[in-house]
Amino acid sequence: MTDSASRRVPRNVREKPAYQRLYADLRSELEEGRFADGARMPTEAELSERYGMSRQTVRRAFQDLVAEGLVYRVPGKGTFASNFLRHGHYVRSIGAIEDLQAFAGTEMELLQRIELRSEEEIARRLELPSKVVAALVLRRLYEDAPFGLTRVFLPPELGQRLAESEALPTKGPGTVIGALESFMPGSIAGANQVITAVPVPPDVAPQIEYGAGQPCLRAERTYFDAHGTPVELAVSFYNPDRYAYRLQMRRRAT
Amino acid sequence: MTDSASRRVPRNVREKPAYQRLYADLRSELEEGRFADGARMPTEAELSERYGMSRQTVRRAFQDLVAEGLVYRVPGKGTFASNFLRHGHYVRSIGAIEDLQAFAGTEMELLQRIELRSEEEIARRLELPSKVVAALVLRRLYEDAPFGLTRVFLPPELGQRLAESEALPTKGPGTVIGALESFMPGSIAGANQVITAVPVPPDVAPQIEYGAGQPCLRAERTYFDAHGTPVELAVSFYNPDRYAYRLQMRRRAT
DNA sequence: AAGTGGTCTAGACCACCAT
DNA sequence: TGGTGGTCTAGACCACTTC
Repeated sequence: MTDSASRRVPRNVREKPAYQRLYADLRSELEEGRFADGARMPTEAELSERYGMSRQTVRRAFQDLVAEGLVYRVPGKGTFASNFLRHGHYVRSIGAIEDLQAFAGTEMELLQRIELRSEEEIARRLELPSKVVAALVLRRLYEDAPFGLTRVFLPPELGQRLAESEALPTKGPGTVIGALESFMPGSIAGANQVITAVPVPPDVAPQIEYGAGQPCLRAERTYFDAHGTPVELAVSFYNPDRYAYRLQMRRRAT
Repeated sequence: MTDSASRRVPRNVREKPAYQRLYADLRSELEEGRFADGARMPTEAELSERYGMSRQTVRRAFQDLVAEGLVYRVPGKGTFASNFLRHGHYVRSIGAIEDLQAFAGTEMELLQRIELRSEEEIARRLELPSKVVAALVLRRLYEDAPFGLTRVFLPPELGQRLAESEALPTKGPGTVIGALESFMPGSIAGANQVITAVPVPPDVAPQIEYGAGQPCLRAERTYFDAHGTPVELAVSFYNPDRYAYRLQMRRRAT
């Protein structure tokens, strides 16, 4: 007789987990400024009751909100909104891979189609057995004005597959890693990035509509799959008048 | 009579939670390369048995490892090491506040003690009611060679407290936010950062031993407390021959 | 069919904060 | 004293992978 009432409702296939639905609801409310100015959010017990889910499920939802820095919790007191949203555009996933895939509102323009080349140093850094790498060059545009040029290097086989897939348009929204992901889902697990300032190379300057020899931002990114194998190496030059590297940081989640 | 055996062992005060102990154990093993080369890690059931804890507690430990990108999990298959550790120095908390507090191996040198100044634009950005801000200037050194200069701005009261606390040495390891945290623990919850390339300002160039007008990296950071109130504004110029901004990214945790 | 990780529950005890 | 979040358990069902 411990049954029938208070039993878990089975979840349809393709339906999101309960904690993700609660997460989404709370996130919407936060974005609407519902709990601004230090007001306390509903307690776990309250939400557990209201949504008809266990306290652990509610906690799971809060975990994600805390990890994103949208909310902070004080034992014995309650849960409060972080109010980060007030300060400029809040990116959902702070400093994460997805930010690079997004580049919201920008377009890419292929300047050099994918081709095989011999590049010893690049091949070494991609941990390839030979010197042959696949290379391509593209520009990024915002409102039709170019702000960055990127040289992309891939292992030859991957370059081959990318070329065949036609996932990369000659011009349009999207990114190389976005294209890679489209036919190899989950292939990219992480990346290293090194950013520095250099005089803009002479051949790059006109492409990003920038004065010769002026300071520009240079970003070098190496993408890895889950096994730690390099998947892509990208070197970008940005016109600093049109682009700055933005990053939001937060304290580590408890 | 549901008791006595299989009952939870109560945890002493000041003792770490069980899931954190398991997390630490697994992390050590990972750092030793125990599960390298795609070997599968122990399953939840296995660890649950071995450590005498429930499966949920084991899951909690794995959650943190996944969030750090040290490990990835495949439903139906198992848990595997990410092998990110192979690629250069792995920072524990990727792109998080703690990275800025660390600046491992570097020192700071105070060039201008804290003083009150009238700075309209800065005060506005710190959301202060008046134009008065507390300002200080410091250099960062690595192996006695200066690589960056930072101008720091604080709300006047906070500057006052910092000056009185003497938490900031004239020279030595440490950072301003580290000093702030020392007498206001948990005060800093997040930060925004904007990085761009500029010609090095004439007065800054000699301080970072860099040629006049050459490209340098400019980082502007705004720190916030949990309520979203700005706590500090820092503008840094880096000698790109001696310093590059490094960042590791990873996919969002599941 | 057996094993894996993903989700979820109902209940418990704790330390801490408010009153 | 009652409410809050933090930890933990024992057990359940699921989808998916492997055999």
